[in-house]
Amino acid sequence: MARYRVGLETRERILEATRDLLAESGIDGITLKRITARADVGVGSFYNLFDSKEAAVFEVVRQALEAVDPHPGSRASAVGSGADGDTLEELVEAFVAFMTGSSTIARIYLQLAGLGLTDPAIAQRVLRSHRRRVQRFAAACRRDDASLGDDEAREQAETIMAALTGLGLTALIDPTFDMRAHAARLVVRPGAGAFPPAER
Amino acid sequence: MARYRVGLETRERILEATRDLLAESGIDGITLKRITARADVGVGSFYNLFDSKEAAVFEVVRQALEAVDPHPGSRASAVGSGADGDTLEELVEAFVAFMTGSSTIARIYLQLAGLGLTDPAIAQRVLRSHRRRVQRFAAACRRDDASLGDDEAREQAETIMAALTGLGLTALIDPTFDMRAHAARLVVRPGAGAFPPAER
DNA sequence: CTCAACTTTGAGCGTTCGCTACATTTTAGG
DNA sequence: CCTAAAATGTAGCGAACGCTCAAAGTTGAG
Repeated sequence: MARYRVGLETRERILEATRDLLAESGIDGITLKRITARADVGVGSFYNLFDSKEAAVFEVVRQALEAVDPHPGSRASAVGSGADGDTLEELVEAFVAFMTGSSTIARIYLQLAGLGLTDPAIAQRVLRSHRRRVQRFAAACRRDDASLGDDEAREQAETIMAALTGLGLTALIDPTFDMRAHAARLVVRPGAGAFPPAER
Repeated sequence: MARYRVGLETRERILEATRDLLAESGIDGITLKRITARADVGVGSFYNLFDSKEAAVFEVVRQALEAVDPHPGSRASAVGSGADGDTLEELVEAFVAFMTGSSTIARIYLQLAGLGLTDPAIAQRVLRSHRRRVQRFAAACRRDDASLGDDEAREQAETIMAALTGLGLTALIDPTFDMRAHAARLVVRPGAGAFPPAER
């Protein structure tokens, strides 16, 4: 679609504007007018580069999902350095860093999860990304504790991932929430006592 | 506003329609036309009973938040039987039941949390409700383990609440996710080993 | 430089949104 | 009954939405 240099630059400006607006105002607060205004681009230019508003949003979302959980072989990775030998601790730290660091993409990712509650198509996309991450966590679990079975490791990883997502959501809503500390409390050494429950 | 019997009934029908649509299509998928169509009511009737579309949505949301975390003294309660002597285990079970049982209100609640990512006003409302629940959980933590300090108990409660929210979100997006089992893994006896980490 | 391909622009189309005005019908206390 | 208040349905308003299009400007290989 875009073949000249200026066209590609404009395309990037539009994607950046879309990404910022998505993080700021959410997916329903985004309009063509706001996108083109922020990108300083005419409506016609937009439609010269994207088939529809949806297409631009979709591309941003795709990049956001990619950032959370890059496909094997991909270059940069926000969550997990890419190597497949990470420990559980490192994976958790990477996830925490992603959530508390690049809050723009993290916000988009969590909004997507929320939209999955009502849109099955989005739910499927989010789930796919989620499960890839669970697999990586499960592998780390097994590596940390060789006595773990495949199923046990996956279940543990699922619990951790879901819980971490909740921690991230809380952290982005409540600025005073120390996600790193809470994440640490989530994954503890055996015998140290995870949660209180007392003797009953 | 509504004073006759029929008027009150119509009001209830509208609220029910709004609640269902909110759970099904999300807050941006909701339109006046859809509400009035599903409630089988004319637009005029709607505006005779509500000041605006927002007002109806707000009322539904208010009821949803009330259901998750009723004010002290309130009647029915979806999360926690109302008594203030619940154990942590009971509170967790109540939360799980709320999330996996009445998924309509649970969906609305989680959507709200997602909207809090972009709307500070919504974030404040959600946070208020969230913190009330944390207090209740913290009290239960102290009850379970008397050696816990106030701050420790609150921090533990915060971790549990945030994690449980994530579990609920995952459960509503992924029907195969067994929230009850994962919640049980989240809150374990000390020494049993919460999560793998192995000896490192 | 030439010129075809690419890019940009903004008026404006059709649609849908939330909402209003108003005429009509239904309700229920006297 | 009667009648004022309440409830209802409809036509349509202004605004905002996503998007199209024809005309004008810009780019860069030959």
